[in-house]
Amino acid sequence: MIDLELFRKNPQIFKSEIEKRGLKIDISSGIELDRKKRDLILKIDRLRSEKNIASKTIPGLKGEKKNKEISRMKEINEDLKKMETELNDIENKFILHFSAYPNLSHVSTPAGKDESGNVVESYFGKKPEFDFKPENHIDLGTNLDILDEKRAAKISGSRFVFLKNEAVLLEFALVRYVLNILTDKGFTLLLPPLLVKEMAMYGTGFFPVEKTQYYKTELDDLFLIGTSEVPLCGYHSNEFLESDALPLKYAAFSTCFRREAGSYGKDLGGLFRVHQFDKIEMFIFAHPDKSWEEYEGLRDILEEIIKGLGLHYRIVNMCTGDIGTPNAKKYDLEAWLPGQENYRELASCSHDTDFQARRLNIKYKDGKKKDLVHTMNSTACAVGRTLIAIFENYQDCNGNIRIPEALLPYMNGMKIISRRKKDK
RNA sequence: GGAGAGAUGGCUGAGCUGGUCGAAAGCGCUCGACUCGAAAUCGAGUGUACCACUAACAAGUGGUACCGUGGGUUCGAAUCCCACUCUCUCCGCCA
Repeated sequence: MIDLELFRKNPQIFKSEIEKRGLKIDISSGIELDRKKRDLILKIDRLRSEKNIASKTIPGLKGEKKNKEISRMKEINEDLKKMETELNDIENKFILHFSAYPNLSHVSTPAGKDESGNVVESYFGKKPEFDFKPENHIDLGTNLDILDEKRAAKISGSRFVFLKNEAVLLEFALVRYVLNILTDKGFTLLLPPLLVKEMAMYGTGFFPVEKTQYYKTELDDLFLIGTSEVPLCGYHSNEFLESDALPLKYAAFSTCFRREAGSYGKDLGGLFRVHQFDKIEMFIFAHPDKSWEEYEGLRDILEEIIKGLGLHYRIVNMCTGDIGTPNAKKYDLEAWLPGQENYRELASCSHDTDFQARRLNIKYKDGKKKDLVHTMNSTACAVGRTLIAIFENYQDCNGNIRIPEALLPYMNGMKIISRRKKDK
């Protein structure tokens, strides 16, 4: 949610933000709604005030006077009822309208209407060289019998997979590797609920805009999370945080669920775009004065994790047209996938300033001063996609996959996943 | 799933035969006094959101709403009625 006080003072800021992002929102109807709402609140408050005064004098009255006053209050109540219904109607429109407004983007976020406006900011490492034609992760995984999408399709449909054999061990090795780093960095580890109430989805900014992307349970009005950002962000909702305690840093491992509605044939097959995947997410509640510093540090941690796996990647500064509604700024980390001969998104790191905090009412207290905190989040490791990167970058000419050095301590001596099940 | 109890301000906890209740009391916290300093003691203060006016890089005054959530009854509800949510206890079931 945007800062409405700022909107009143200077709606032009929001108009130009909306344009920068290529959105279509008519701010004049926002101004109109806001004005109507406030006029009505003023009228209603005055009537209520009158009522309150009367209800204090009525007990002291008697007979005729009392009855007169009571019937006058009855009339006021009728007027009030009409106005309250009207206000309710306006408020619904108001919320619907303003919840579509994007956060204000940071000065360092490049302007651009779509992904063509994104700016590559840095590269790490270099492309691995192969003296054979590298395979994609689907062929590699299927041949090694560590990935099975056919059978997954049989029971769950498309965009589901079984991880099998060594891939399962590799997933947990990856998780251990990442959790160790995050523990060292002072993150509090969480295993969050995967089902959440609608309010949590709204507060994090995923609703109402992306509502069709998520699964809903039929009997209980709960939603399957698409990322643990949702329970992490909601963790401190409606709380005052002590400013001394900031920044609060959390990391959660969770399975994530996405309907991928509208992506049709995009990235079909394999692990890249699936309805269900595991992810470790980092989340920070920070003091507004320190949050941008903290944000760069968050990206550093993400890079450290991926660097440690020996992967070649680039950092992309996403433009206004390509970042999410709650984001003021967003970096994507794109890893090189030899099987696709392309950089693909492995992780993203977003700064949401006070946008989520306003919806979820998360504030800090610093002596007398009270204000909204800033929130930011970053993937620490999207397990499925990282496995893809490992499969493709660590393959050899026999279709085997070496275990990255950083994961060796967690693999019980296994150094390579070999093609022994080739012909089965 | 069955039976019961409960949800009040930062916390504990009164009020719940409807009317100075935004809400007693205690604790905590803040400021002040005492003290070389501290503890103890004494005094004062101590919720949030929204609206209006004044004023403005901070605040003041007035008003409205909020006693789990949403409705209802009433001139008037923390107090009565309905629905829902959550928590706890016991039973059942279960990884």
